[in-house]
Parts: sequence; structure tokens; C-alpha cells
Amino acid sequence: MKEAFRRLESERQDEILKAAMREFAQNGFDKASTNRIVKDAGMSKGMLYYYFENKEDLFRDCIGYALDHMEQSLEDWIGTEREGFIERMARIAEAKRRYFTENPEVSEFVAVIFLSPDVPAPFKERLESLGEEGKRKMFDGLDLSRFRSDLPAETLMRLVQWTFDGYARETEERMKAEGMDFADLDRYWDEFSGYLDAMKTIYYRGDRS
Amino acid sequence: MKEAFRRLESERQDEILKAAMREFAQNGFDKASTNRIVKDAGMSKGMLYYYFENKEDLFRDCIGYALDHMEQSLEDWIGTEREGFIERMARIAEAKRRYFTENPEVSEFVAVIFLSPDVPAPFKERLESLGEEGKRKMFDGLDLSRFRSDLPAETLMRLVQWTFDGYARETEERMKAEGMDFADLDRYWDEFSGYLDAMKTIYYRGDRS
DNA sequence: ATGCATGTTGACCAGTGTGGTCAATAAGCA
DNA sequence: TGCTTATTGACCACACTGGTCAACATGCAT
Repeated sequence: MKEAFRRLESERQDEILKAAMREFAQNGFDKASTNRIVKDAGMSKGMLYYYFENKEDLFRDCIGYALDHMEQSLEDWIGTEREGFIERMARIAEAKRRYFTENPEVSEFVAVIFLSPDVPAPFKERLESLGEEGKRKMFDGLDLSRFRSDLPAETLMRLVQWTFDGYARETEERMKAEGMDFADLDRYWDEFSGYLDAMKTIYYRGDRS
Repeated sequence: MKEAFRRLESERQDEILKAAMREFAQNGFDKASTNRIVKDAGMSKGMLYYYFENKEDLFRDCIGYALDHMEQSLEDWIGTEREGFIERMARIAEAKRRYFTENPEVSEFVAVIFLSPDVPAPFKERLESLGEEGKRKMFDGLDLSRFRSDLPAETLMRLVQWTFDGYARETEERMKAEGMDFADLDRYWDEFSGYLDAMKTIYYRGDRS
């Protein structure tokens, strides 16, 4: 970016970068249109190139912004208290859900660039190390003794993880199909808490040892 | 389509429609390029419009072709023998996997038009009835007595379904990330069969009643 | 050989949208 | 008054769009 952009109030900066991320997430770098971005951000074509060198410069700034934002939020996602795997997965799922509804632009943009090959190497590294960090924290300080003992904990953990992923996928699709509002989301979450209990019954040991 | 297209050997018809479906799946109707389609199908621009009235006509024929193809394949997907839910889900997952690797164009095209709003009504209906049919068959003639009895069968079925979905999603992502060949796919499937046993241990009753 | 139906090509069309530039102007402030 | 900073949108050359069409090839019955 150029100096001029940094001089803006950070609120306006966010608006502009979000508009850009929306466009990039939807169309990828090549097919993203700077014209649509400026229209969406409510500014003239000239300003975009007053703020950024070119399209690629803007794209890089989006990546930087998104990674900073996620890195900062990751702290809150996972506390490393001692708890069962199911409880932790539930906490993470909730945190993800909230982050996604509160920051859809960042979420969708990151999801896209995560799979995209045309991301500059240094960002790619940061992205991967961010993923590693997340995985490490996910298994940190777990109380695995709650699991039933007749099957290896790793097996059970993967099964549980798949279950959560499948559930997340279903709600995601429901959200896209019907337009869901936040009330619906809460309702689904309540519904799911029933399934949480079932999972504990199934995956944890029945006795209290 | 026009008569001329019907006069083609069905092999060539498939090639052309597959090229079109690939383009539509990747870019959606509006952004799909007829120029790329003809290049991909190895023909001249003129031929496309010798075979089809226009872009929309071609799109409609793709939908018809895809639906016919899936409808016909759905028969084989699900036998309705008496079996446990996990066994059936495993069979379906395998069938889906094979269908997807053998007919990627149809699969991806259908996945896209399933979510797209700009699909003509009659096709939309056929698509939905196809989905209904699949769901009906999925629960037909199941032996639910194998499930453990301390939790309702519907709860267990949803959990199992989510687990399979989550697993499918993971392999899907792995496939996209690294280029996987068929040997890898088989290896993953073998690996998963271990998890299948674990699921049976967890979800089914221990005794043989 | 002639004529006619069927195939096949790619140059070409008007139109739209692209990333990016720039002269003109406004606003704030010394 | 001047100088720096903001801001606009017309404008550029260009790429590509869906679609057309005159030209030509091929095969086949007469």
C-alpha cells in the first residue's frame, strides 16, 4: 500500500479491505474486478490507485490484514484448560462459528487463499505455521483419560473430529440454502448440545474412575 | 440441441458435453466462456452453434445429460439389502467415491447446479426428487436393532452420518491439496476400514442378541 | 460430372469489461 | 497566495464475450 492509505482512519481502511476481500474470495485474483471493488467500497477508481500501487499490491495487503486478524483471534479460540476432547471440540466449533459470523469477509477470503496456489511464498509460510499452531493447541493439555479404554485414543479423536466437521458442513450448507439469521443459528446450537451428550455417552467411559 | 448434434456418435457427444460441464462447473453460467469450451472440446466456434442454438441451450443439455446419468447410476449405488446403518453408509461412501473419480465432470457440475439459483424449474424439480429418492433408499430396509439401545437410533444415525461426511470432506481436501492418484485413494480406504470397525464397536451393541 | 445436403472452419462483429492513467478540481493549511 | 493532499470520472488500449456467416470440404445420389 502507499502512505496515503495508512493516513486513513482504520475504520475506513477496514471497509475498503473488506470490500476487496469479498471480491477476491468470490472470484479469485484474476477474475476479481477492481471496478466492482471500488463500487462496493464506495469510492472512485482513482482513489484505489491513490491508495495502492496496483491490483496485486491490494491483494497482498488483504492477505496481510487477514492473517494478522486471524492470528490475533486465534489466541481466544482455544483455551488450554484441562478438559475432554469433546468439550474442547465443542468450544472450538463455537468459537469458529462466532468468528465466521462476525468476520465473514476474512473467513471466506482466508478459506480461498488457503487453497489457492497463487499466494506469495512468505504468506504461504505464515498461513501454514498458523495452521500448525492451531493443531498444536488443539491437542494441548487434553484429558484423554475420559475416553473409553477399549479403543486407542487417536482413533476416537479422529472419529470425533470427523463428526464435528460433518456437522459443521451440514449447518454451513443449511446456511447457504435457506437464508439463516442468528436466531436460527442459536437454535441449531441448542439442538446440537443434545448430540454432544450422546457423543459423551458413546466415546467416554461410563464409570467415574 | 439441434438435430446435427444427435447425429454424432454418442462418444463425441459425451466429450463435448463434458467439456461444457467442466467449464460451467468451474465458472458458473454467466462467466463460462464458449471459447474455452470449444477449445477444450477440440472444435471450432462454428460447430458449437451448429450443434446448439446458444449458450443457454447448451447449458440445459448439460443439465439433462447430468441428471440422466446420475439417475441411472443411483440404481446401483444403494442396494436395499438388510444391513446395519454403518455398513450401508460405508457402501454408499464407496459408491460415491467411485462415481466421483469415474465421472468428475458430472459430479462437479451437479454439485454446482444443485446450489445455483439459475436452474430452470423443471430441472430443479427433477433434482429434488432425485435427492428425495436417494434419502428414501438410504433408510430403506435397515437393521436398526444392531444399534446400542441406550440412545435413540435417529441420534446415532445422524452422528454416524456426520462422521462419514467429515471423513469424505477430509479426503476431498487431501485430494485437492496434493494431487492424489488412485493408489492413494485405495490406501486411504484401507486405512478407513479400521475406523469402520471402531465405529461398529462404538455404535453397535456388544452382545449378539 | 453435377448438384445438393451435411460438416467444418475461423475471421469477424458489436458490445462489454479490464487494469490502470491522468488532467482537473477541491479542500485544508501555511 | 501557494503548496500539499484528496478525489473524481472520463479515458485508454486491450482482452474477451456470445454469436454470425461466407467460404469451403466431404460424401453421395443422380
